[in-house]
Amino acid sequence: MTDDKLLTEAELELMNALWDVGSGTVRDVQAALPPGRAYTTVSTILRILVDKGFAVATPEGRAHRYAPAVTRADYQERSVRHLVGHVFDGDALALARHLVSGEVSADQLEALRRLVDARLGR
Amino acid sequence: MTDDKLLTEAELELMNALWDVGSGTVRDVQAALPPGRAYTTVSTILRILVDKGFAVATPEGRAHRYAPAVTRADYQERSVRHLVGHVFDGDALALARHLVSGEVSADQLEALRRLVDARLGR
DNA sequence: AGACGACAACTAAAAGATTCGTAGACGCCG
DNA sequence: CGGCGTCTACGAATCTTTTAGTTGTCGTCT
Repeated sequence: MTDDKLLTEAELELMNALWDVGSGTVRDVQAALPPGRAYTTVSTILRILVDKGFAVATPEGRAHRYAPAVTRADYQERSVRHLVGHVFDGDALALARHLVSGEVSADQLEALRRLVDARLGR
Repeated sequence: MTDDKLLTEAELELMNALWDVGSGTVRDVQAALPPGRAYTTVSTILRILVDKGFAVATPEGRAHRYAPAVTRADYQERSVRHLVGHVFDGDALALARHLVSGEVSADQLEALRRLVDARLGR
């Protein structure tokens, strides 16, 4: 059962903060976020993330310490799979084409070429 | 003003059908969809898509003919931008890495290599 | 002409997302 | 001890999404 559920917009922003922070309290996550979110909002979304299995909470004194339950890389993987499957109709190469024709530097293209070469066993 | 709003899940499925069909009536779009959606549901979502600017409707006899207002390629572009920006923190190369290390055939890697080389003017 | 079928528009209702406020628990400081 | 601040849990208010029923129009078939 490959879980392919994606985060909603607000949840993603919270997870990004959580990934940046590594682990922390509600207050820590809130601080790592663009200002404007109420403390309770952050707290609620964190609880939802735990609920959905994207984060874990461990009691720490009177507060909770939140940490990602899914690595950023795992979630990136999941996102790419979703994108390829639902938007690119399974054609991963088409996605690559979009990437390459987009705003990428020559350096990045070089790096990508090395990556591909390595993958091909030179 | 680069519009970077994405489609919801159900809307995306409808748009995929619409892109497949090219253009058509509600019934046509419904037929191009996995069965189970009520006619009125399809109709409603198409109206929403028109509302959001993703599709256009032109009267045709008593019915309407719906057509995409955004090409699949445009939407793919938009999706990739969103993914790179919000999930990969702007690092397009990291996305490429996920692609290359994923399930891609040697043929596809070869094709990608040629693409990159062409892009590099090599 | 009158019934039938297809269609768009409206309505609605249920589920999910988002944002906070408030209440209750608990330690801490004076 | 008793208030102060901080924390979680609950849930209200609002908005969006998703699904579909109902209504009224209009042509068509007999």
